[in-house]
Amino acid sequence: MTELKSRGRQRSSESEEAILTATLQLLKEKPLRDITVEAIASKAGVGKMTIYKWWPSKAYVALDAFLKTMNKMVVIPDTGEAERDLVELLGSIMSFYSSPTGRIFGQFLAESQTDREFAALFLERFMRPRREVVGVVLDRAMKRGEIDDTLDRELVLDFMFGPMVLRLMIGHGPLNKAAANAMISTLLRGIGGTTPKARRASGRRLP
Amino acid sequence: MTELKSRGRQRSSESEEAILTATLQLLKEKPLRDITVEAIASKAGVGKMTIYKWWPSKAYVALDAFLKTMNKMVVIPDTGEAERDLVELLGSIMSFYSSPTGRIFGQFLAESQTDREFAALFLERFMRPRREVVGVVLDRAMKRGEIDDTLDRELVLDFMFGPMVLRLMIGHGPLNKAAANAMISTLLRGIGGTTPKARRASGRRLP
Amino acid sequence: MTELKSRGRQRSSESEEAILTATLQLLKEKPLRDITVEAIASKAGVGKMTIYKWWPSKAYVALDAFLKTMNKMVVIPDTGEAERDLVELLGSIMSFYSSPTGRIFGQFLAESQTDREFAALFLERFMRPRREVVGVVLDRAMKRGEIDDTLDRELVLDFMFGPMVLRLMIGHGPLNKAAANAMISTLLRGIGGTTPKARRASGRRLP
Amino acid sequence: MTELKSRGRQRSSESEEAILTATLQLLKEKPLRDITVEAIASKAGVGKMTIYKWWPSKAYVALDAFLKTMNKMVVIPDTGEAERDLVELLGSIMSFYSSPTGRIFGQFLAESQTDREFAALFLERFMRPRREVVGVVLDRAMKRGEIDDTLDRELVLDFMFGPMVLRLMIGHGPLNKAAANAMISTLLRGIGGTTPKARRASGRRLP
DNA sequence: CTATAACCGAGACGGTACGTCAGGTCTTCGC
DNA sequence: GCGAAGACCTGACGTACCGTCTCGGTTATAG
Repeated sequence: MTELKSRGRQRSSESEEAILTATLQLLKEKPLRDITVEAIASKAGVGKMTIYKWWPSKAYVALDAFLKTMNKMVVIPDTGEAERDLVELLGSIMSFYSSPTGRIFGQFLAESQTDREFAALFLERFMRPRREVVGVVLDRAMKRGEIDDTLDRELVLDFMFGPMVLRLMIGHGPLNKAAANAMISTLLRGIGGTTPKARRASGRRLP
Repeated sequence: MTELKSRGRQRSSESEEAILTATLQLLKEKPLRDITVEAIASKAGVGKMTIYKWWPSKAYVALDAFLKTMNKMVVIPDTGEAERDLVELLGSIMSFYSSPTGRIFGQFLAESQTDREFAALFLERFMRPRREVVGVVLDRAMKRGEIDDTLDRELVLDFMFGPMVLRLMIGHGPLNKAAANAMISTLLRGIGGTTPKARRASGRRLP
Repeated sequence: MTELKSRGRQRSSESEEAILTATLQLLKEKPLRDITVEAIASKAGVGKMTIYKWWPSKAYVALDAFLKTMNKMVVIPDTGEAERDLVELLGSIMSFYSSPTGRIFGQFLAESQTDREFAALFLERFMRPRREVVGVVLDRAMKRGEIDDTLDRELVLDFMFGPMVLRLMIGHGPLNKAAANAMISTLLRGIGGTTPKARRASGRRLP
Repeated sequence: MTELKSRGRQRSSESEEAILTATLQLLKEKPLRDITVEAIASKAGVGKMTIYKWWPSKAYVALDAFLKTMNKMVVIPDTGEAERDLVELLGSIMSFYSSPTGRIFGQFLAESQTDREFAALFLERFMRPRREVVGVVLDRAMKRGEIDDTLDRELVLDFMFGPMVLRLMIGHGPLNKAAANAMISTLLRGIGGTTPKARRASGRRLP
């Protein structure tokens, strides 16, 4: 079947490009909430209608703009040792989210609180891929027996991302190398103590 | 020391009451972002200026309104067993955050992304007390040796709250009794596997 | 030269029409000061911005609305006799200014006291044309020798309008047919008496 | 009948003084419309209630403040010649109305357009006395036969004040010595020309 | 010489309108 | 026939004053 191009002028990829670029630039200057569609249109040299035609709201534009810059840099560590891999991975994720660009993540989460449709899109297009990267490392470690393979994969991922995201959004704790180390170490070994009760608690893996 | 009351008419506690009540009611109907100061003022039978005079923005009003309902119901479980206590506590926290009222929490976190001053206030007035409740349970368990008392208390708290908050905000996973169970269980025992490597990893507490 | 129409949507003449009509109607109900831009916008089914975009303040809108109704009814009397013409003209002017619509004149004069820009516009667009009508009658009479053609035309016009406007604004004297008669009669003959001194005063036209 | 002083604290003349002084000062800075009761109260170091207690609106305060400065300087010229007296009188009135303080007159006239009660008060307390001063000069001249004593006194006064007030409010003509001269001269001799028709018109006083 | 008024300053209050801003839609014209 | 330009309606913003209503406190007359 041939691609039947509709008559008339085609969607201008230049415009799309300009819109995303302008949005990205604005996102570096101020939070998403303070950005207006008019500002994007003006900076991109584009009519507001053109934006509304292709995106439901500025949040979707921002997400597209954000994804455009993300889809390159992903290096999945594979040292053969789970703890080292996870620490490295969590550390690099932290450092990105702490960066000016990465902070936009919080804005997307914020937007997700009031726009469920956007939330779903954000989950599929941003979160899932990001989680999958960690998932790959987990899978390898599980296969090697370094991580309990009876655990719910999603739950483990939530333990990887949850504390970090919490610190990112509330800003009550550090997001550095040491934090990554402590998190992974604690997560691997659990918080249970050494008393009989604790031993019972941790007994699952003891003969 | 003498309480020097300022001259002039005193702040009307009736108005304050009406404002907080109206805000709370509106928060049950729609998200904070869709609530306007004018709507609050109108519903409370109050002038807009009265609101702007005492609160910097509607988010602060909402926080006060929210806190007013929170400062009652807190029951700290104390069964003598860490796992049971934590599961119960996490479960009740989850069920609150999943409730119509509790969902406001997400809105506050959203607001915190663009208003750092509000973020600080939210942390102090809402998060810290909430975390402290969990902290009490942790302390007891640490004293009993059920939880490793060498761990950073804040980190453990982030592991308690992080995964739950993540699910709350993204909505990708359940927040029910089973989830609470799984989370606490995993957190206590860690995710490390049974291989030598894993044993090394978890070896800290093994002779 | 080609009329270069700017791009984009054109100014809506329907909105303009609606705004002026609504304003006119409101002016019949209450004084300009009690009219709000919001009321005009609401009654015209128009956004406030549309009003602010094209007029600096409600006074300018009111002036436009007022002028729209004025630019029809002007009949310049020409009986061939100055006194008759002037009495008729002054009488009709009086009766208009005394009418509900005409009372708006006072409001414009009031507005002129605090907005010099408006004052200038009001002078050019309203006062000058109105004075010119009287000027035409004066010119004819001067040509016929019925009125001293050495007099400053502007001064004579001020004598025609001044007393009437004063009574209109202060409301201390009548504005009826008899008043018009008395005013014109007095103006034509002067107030000087019959004594030698007066004769000297009025002697200019006596041999 | 005895003056029954009511019980309780008496009206503070200091406050009244302060209010009027502050108002007068503000009136020199900006038009009445731009002055707020709050500004007066603040500048006078007085509560708003004290102002509202004694005056219905700021216009009344302003009128009182204005009258306080007026009730001194009145010199009624009496050279024995009507034209000279009138020119001098009109000239001095003009120069006052053109002064910064005198311009307030226009604001009072403006206020009168929308507050009929104020209009009445302004007429009685300000206009009437001012007109009476001119009336005195007219009476003398009428007695001397220099001015036609069959004329309506009020009408003549309107011819004295009308043109000047018109120029004051619209600003389309000068208000100086020359203008005063021209006005009085024209008023005394009338505007009628020299043709038979004009003579008929002016014939009243010619045998 | 105490009690009772009426006044006063301060300032919070319920309102109304302000003039601005951005959202999202609609219309015109140029490419 | 798409898309820039831009005018439109809507609704909320945060501010300014309005005129009223407490407050705590200060005179002044009356008993």
